[in-house]
Amino acid sequence: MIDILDSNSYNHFSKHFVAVDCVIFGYEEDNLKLLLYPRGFEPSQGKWSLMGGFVRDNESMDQAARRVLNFTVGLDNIYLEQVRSFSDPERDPGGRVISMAYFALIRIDQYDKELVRNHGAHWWPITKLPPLIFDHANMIENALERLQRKASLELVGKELLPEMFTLTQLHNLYNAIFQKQFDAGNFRKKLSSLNLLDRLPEKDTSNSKRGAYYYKFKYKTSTDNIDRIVKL
Amino acid sequence: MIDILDSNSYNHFSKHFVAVDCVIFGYEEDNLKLLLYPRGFEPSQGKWSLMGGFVRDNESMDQAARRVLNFTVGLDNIYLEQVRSFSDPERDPGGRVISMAYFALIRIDQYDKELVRNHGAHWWPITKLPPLIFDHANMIENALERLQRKASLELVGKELLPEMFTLTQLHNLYNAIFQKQFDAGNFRKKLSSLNLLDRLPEKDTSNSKRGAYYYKFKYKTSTDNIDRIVKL
DNA sequence: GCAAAAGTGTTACCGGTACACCCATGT
DNA sequence: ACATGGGTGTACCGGTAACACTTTTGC
Repeated sequence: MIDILDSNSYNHFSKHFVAVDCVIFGYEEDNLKLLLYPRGFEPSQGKWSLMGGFVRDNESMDQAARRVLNFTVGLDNIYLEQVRSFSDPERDPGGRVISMAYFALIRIDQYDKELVRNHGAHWWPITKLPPLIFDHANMIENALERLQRKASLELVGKELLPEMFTLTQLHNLYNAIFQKQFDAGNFRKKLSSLNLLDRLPEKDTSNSKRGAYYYKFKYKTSTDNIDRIVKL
Repeated sequence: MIDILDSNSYNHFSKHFVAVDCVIFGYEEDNLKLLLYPRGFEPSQGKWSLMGGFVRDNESMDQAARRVLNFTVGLDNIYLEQVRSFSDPERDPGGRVISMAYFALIRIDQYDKELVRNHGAHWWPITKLPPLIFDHANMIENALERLQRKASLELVGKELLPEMFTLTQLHNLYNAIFQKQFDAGNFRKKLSSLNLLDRLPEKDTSNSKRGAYYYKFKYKTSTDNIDRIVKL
């Protein structure tokens, strides 16, 4: 680092508040949803916000994001990925805060509902988001792009769907993520060619008379297969 | 942010040193190269380092990276992209520094050679890098992946090659980026189908008797075409 | 029997791959 | 004439897209 060529102490450089903000994706009723929190004070009181928190001395940003998620939805072992940083000096009217956006995928049936309710949080369909504070809408936009990229390169669903699910559900999830309609027949064929799912004997009869077989993800075998799922 | 629900001042949270580190890619003599700087003092004296710097109060991280690049190679308007953050509390033995890795693409014939020389910097082929300080090798690994991803989705070269170049040069650039051999004939065909290049009347005769036509990138027209160039 | 969702089949086409081949020219 | 890098042509194969079709079952 150039700035340290003349010195072996960093003390004459500025320090900054560093935060993480989590874009929490869930999937429910054929909708991709985000978990948002109401801001309780001015400025921007009443606007909604991503869940976030400041990075502490003894933790990495990833650890901070995990801590926030655990505090927020009561879950460990959540799928989490960095999106990008947001660091405009004016982005937060309350002070100069550098923030790293993360996206998380959680099974909407699995989080701690009481904990979430206590925080006043609410699941919003990604197609109908309320006004958001600061640059949070921008963070969400970036996070969705990242989710789409991820979903195009590997099969997502394990992190968002229940343990057992139908191909129709998975199909609808992809429709929701990409906000377009994939051909149902071709999507099924693609899935079966990937050979990543196991069909169970049971059927889900809640949506049709005939019933749809339940599937679950195969126990992760061998190395990561980088399969193209759908085109971007 | 959860931590601020009880307060409208951030003052009781920790502040941190925040830095940027730049993975500077160049292309020369059929090699993808990185610009590295020698560390002049202990610990890790003699090891090589990415060029970096601390983020100041009045600038975003992107701006900090641009400032560092301008200071380093004397160029503005460099292609720059965030890679990801590195924030392990122990990553820098000199103090707790949160760093954002960036990658930059520059035309190796264009930078300020004297400025670079004055800093003691050196271009290293990406296949033969020296030992690096801290987590910089990791940053480079991540940056290369990002460059590969970028190069697979759009045609890179404008940022790395001279104004005029031959298809063979571009082919070699892709070979260098992906560290594999693409079929020459197919690569040319792909390029011509993309219709992104203009062939010039002049030829480069330095490498063959027959001579190879020079090409240049078409003046950027219409919207970004998201073309798949090569498979990952 | 009919509607509605689940699931299969058919076909055309496009793009990638491998590889053989031709071209231009300095020595 | 021939070696060398530049450049073109061809044949095959697999994935994708569009869409028609069959299956199952509750009503």
